[in-house]
Amino acid sequence: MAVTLLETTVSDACCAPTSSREPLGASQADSLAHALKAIADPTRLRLVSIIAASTEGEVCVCDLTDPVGLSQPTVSHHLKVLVDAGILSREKRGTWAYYSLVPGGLSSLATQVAGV
Amino acid sequence: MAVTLLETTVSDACCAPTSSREPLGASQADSLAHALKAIADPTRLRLVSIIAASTEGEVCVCDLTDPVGLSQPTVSHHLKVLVDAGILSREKRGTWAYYSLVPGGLSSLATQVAGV
DNA sequence: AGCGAACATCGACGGTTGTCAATGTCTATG
DNA sequence: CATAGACATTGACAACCGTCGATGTTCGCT
Repeated sequence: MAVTLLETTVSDACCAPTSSREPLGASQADSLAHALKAIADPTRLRLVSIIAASTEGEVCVCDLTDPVGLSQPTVSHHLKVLVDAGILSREKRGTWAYYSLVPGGLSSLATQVAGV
Repeated sequence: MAVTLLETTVSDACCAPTSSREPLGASQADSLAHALKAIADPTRLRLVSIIAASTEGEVCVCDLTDPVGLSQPTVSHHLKVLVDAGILSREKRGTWAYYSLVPGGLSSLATQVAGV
């Protein structure tokens, strides 16, 4: 799948503080909505937040199930959604899978939201 | 309902460029997710975009149905979701209803997203 | 080789969501 | 007052989503 989150597309690096110029097309709206749906969920927001707040910058699944109070398959499912959206990255090391933030992921999303 | 979008809550005005310090609680995640769900939809993103790109800053429903290609009740439903989320505001003038952007709405959301 | 631990995948179930047609409400106008 | 127009609300339906238990897969250890 891979959601192609970081299009930033239309190029021009101009800085419009609040609104923009022309309405975004159907395909742009689709991809942005798809990325936003990834974080428009309380559990996934908490997962991202926990990982972002960790000192190591990466957290394994076994340390995520307890804080959110959900089953391991459910947490695994949410993490997959976040990885597909380009917000998290997964690195398997031994038996464990470590999840970390993709550097520009969240801020890119935030920028697109602010730019309508 | 009213989603209470602009909490900005935890107060401290410190500026962490990318990540944050402590994971957000369940209630904060709930309200943020609720606000994000409002714009995590292609149609609603396009509606907001059209309104933001309008020169007058406000658009009536009759001028929104055609661009998105949906029925009037459906557009009305989406607009209500956006108003409840604190992103749009509604002003009825005569027979028409004019929708416009709430000034800090989108940027507040973007800020919260960037701050995990 | 065999076993256990960590994680992913599958199948299923209930709740939510986007959409429409039909109807209701209000306003301006003849 | 009656009529038409602009918008909101309702009810219904299909599609999607979050969750779980069960199972599969891979790795490390004895």
